[in-house]
Amino acid sequence: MRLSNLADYAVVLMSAAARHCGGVRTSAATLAEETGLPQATAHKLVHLLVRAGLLKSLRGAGGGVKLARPAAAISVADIVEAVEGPIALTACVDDARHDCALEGSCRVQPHWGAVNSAVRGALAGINLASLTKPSPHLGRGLGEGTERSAASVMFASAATPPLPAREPSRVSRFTPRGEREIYA
Amino acid sequence: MRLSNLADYAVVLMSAAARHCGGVRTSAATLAEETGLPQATAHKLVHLLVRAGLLKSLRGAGGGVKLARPAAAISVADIVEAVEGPIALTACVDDARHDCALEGSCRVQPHWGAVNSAVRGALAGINLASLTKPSPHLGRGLGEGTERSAASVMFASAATPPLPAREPSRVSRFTPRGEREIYA
DNA sequence: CCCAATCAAGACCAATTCAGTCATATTAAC
DNA sequence: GTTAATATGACTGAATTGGTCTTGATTGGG
Repeated sequence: MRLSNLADYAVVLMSAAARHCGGVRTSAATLAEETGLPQATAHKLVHLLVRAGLLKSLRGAGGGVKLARPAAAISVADIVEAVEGPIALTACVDDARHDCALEGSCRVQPHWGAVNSAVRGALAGINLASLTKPSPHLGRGLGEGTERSAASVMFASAATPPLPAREPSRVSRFTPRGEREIYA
Repeated sequence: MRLSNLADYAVVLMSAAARHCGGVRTSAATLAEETGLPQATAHKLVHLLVRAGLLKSLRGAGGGVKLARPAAAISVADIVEAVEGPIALTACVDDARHDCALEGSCRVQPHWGAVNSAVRGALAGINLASLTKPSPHLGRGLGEGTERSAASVMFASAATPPLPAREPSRVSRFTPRGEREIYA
């Protein structure tokens, strides 16, 4: 239930691109600098985002990238899907791959579609424009830029007993090889 | 943005357990049989679910497991967290690990909390009881068992251009070693 | 009182996926 | 025509995941 690091970075990157007000052209290198991401990673992300139609790129000297659409028309779901592929919580929801061994006998399968839509909808209800704003109410609200306001509708922290020793331990780390500065 | 296979299976398993109306005791082996999961995997899942307080187990001959709470009081979010740990889309949302390299300079970070809550809320709004029902409206509705009805509120399939060659290719397969029957 | 059946718990191994780097092709300016 | 800057694609190493196997604990029956 965690986003891949690249998807996370992609959102940060797009947010930086959106901050270059409107369709002003920037370079991948500039975005890398602004976000603190390694150049190579930024390039890779830009490539994925271009291919998904979220960014427009121009090659050659003096080239660069810019938002393909207004920031308000780009949702977090769009960005995540550009990097990770279609949002599909389970194999049976994914249009491409219906290869779950339980397929057919599984009695939960008909429900997964709705669950998936709920999650996707939560992500689709948040657009880039609202992410660009300085700091909403310190990690709360965020409802006032989105037309759907998914985040503010639902909270529901159902009773969850603390797990004694479960920690996935996924770390985001750059420069795994040497101690080269992230960006000198 | 995909659930781990184990989390998926856990939901199926819990759903099967819930179908043993109320607090009737079943064995892990029976649940494995009913769901089509390998016995070892079912045991592993039961262990995780017991530790999370979602199932109650009794050891020894004639022992078994049963739901710790009524099915209506167990949400999909509970099950997912039992298997995968706390739902945290990004490292900066996770209470345990604030080890993102961008921490501090990242301008999106204050927003992730809300995004995360939206996703978690979507999952918390769906309980086991509603998953046990035969087949709601064929993968749609599902709103009439949940008090919050998260799924029916949001759909929003925003414009997403088709990706030419991206496919995560995650397959769920049992018995990777031989062609032993799942359960003879 | 002993034995056997049942189940839980933990360790271990293999495969997939992810993240990052390197090398190449393309384009525009000089 | 040359150079420089950029996008694009392939490749490699590492970490997590998923699954199986082995061991240990507990209870009921003989």
